[in-house]
Amino acid sequence: MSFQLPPLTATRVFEAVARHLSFTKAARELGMTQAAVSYQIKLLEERVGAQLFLRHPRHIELTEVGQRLAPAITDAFAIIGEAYSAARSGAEGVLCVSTILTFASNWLARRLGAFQMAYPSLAVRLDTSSRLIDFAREDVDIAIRSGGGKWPGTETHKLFSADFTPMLSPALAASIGGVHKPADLLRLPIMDPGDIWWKEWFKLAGVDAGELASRTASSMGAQMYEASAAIAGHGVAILTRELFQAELADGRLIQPFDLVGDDGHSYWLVYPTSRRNVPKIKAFREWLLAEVETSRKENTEARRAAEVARASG
Amino acid sequence: MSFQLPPLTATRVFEAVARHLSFTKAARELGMTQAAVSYQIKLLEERVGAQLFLRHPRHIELTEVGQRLAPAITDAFAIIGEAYSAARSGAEGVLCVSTILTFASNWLARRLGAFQMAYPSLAVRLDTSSRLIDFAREDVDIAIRSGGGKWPGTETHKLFSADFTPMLSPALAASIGGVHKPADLLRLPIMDPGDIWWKEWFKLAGVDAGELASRTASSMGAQMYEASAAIAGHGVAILTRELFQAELADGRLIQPFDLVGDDGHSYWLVYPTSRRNVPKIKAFREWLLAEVETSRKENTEARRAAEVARASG
DNA sequence: CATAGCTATAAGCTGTCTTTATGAGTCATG
DNA sequence: CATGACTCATAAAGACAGCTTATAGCTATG
Repeated sequence: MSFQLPPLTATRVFEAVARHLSFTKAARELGMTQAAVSYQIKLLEERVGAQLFLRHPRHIELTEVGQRLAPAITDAFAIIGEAYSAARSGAEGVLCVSTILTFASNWLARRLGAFQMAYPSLAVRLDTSSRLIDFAREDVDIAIRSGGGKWPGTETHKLFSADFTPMLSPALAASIGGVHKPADLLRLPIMDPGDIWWKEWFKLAGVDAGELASRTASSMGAQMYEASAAIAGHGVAILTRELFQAELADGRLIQPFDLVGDDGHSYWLVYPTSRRNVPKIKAFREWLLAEVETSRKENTEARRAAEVARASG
Repeated sequence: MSFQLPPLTATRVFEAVARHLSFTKAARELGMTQAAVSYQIKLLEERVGAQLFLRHPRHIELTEVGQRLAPAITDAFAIIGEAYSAARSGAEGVLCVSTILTFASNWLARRLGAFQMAYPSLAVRLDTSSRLIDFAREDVDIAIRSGGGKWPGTETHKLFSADFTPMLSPALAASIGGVHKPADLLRLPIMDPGDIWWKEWFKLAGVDAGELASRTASSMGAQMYEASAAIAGHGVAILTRELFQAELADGRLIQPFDLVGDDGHSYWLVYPTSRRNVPKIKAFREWLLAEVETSRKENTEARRAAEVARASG
């Protein structure tokens, strides 16, 4: 099809002129000068090989050829215009968030309702893949990742530190008469003992935990599984506080020590720099950052209260 | 409508890429490099605010937004393409010729049948206006004009000289015992005596025709009316030979003298330079020029024969 | 008549788009 | 595995389309 269409710029100009039947008005609509319009029409007429307008002193008129052409061209541009706005608004209605499983289940799920209340026209599609997602390859608008916070071509906002501290069920702690010092933990089953976080934390605690094998990375993304086991009393897990705020608050888990490790990694909100101004992305970003801020304050509050309680109790 | 459509160049590129699902192939189709395609797509994606293609290692894929967009865009371009070719071929089917009345009736009409036999798909619309036509203002493809042969922006081909010589009916000549020398004409009614052609011709003949008033221009275009009167025997007309070949041949008119005036004006085929390659114009031009050539040869032949007949008779 | 309103044209500049050249990633293959 | 073939991305530089400015010409209108 369409072997060498006439220049589209000129076609666009023709469409406007045909509607207005005036070079001057068309120029105004298109935001260019009358001379430019004249130039384009002349160009198109030479290309088509036929006069498109008859020039009369104070007005112009479509030639037969022009009359045949104009309605179709106008239609075509209308279709293009509609297609773009439909595509845009269609896409505007669905926000696809790729997130780490634990973050989704232990942090986002609880709060997402509020976002949907605030933006009823926006449907959120959660994609909980553990892979690092690549915006160039997947149909994703925004993502939550953990890591160092530097990815090329992306805008990032820190949500909270991926810190880590041991947690366990009150019952398990009671089974050995309470956990009083870090070394006590070694008397209990350690969930995922190969996680580098354990090694780091024990080092921080000044405890020799040489027997623990250690991998180079942490299994952050899968904290949820270890957490479930810990809640069931099967062992001690090393978890990120922010993600288990609820469990700590209602006592399903306890955090025996204030000592918290931090290897500099964090949870980040990430999206392509080029899309920073897309409304739905902006909306989600602003909501999420505000939500993080609120949560941070609440937790600070809660910890202070807990501390006071411990001190006085 | 269409407040700032995304750039059409990019849209065009998008259309091709969406069809091929390949930047490289689209580039080939569009006659540009793969880099240019990549650039345009990136541009469009930023403009739309959404990824349009997912980049996989050896192939690409439309995103949701892209899928919504592609069919409409393809349709739109198909419409544009069809519109252009329809307009062109529609216009190709009708050739509008603007011609001087005398030329149409006394020269073209007789020969036009042959053209229509040769190009059965081309309808010819004759527009016999006496005005000088302006291609910018009238829906005319090609014209026959008389004059000096220089009009700006047009291509011209000389058809034949607008020469002039007296002609009259045999009966009228016989009424004064035959016309033997130029001065004899003055004893007969002169059709349109103010025509400058008369003055010129008598001057050429060495006859003092001082009593004839003279305008500055000739009434070339209206020769037919004078000719009709001359055929009816009402007087002597000064006419262009080429246009009355038939009348001279069948004896309705006679040309008493070989003496022919020529003020340098001619009949011309004229069309806008910019349209010189339009097929229907090319076809008509070539046919007409060939026809003129044939006619010229025939006339030369006929005159020679007449001369021989006179000499020997 | 003179003015206002329209299009045409010429010349020059600007910015878009294109090319060239290169890189980087992935799949097939011996 | 290592290599080659094929993909898209990117950077830099160049070309040229298309825009603007400025001016002229035309004609209906008051």
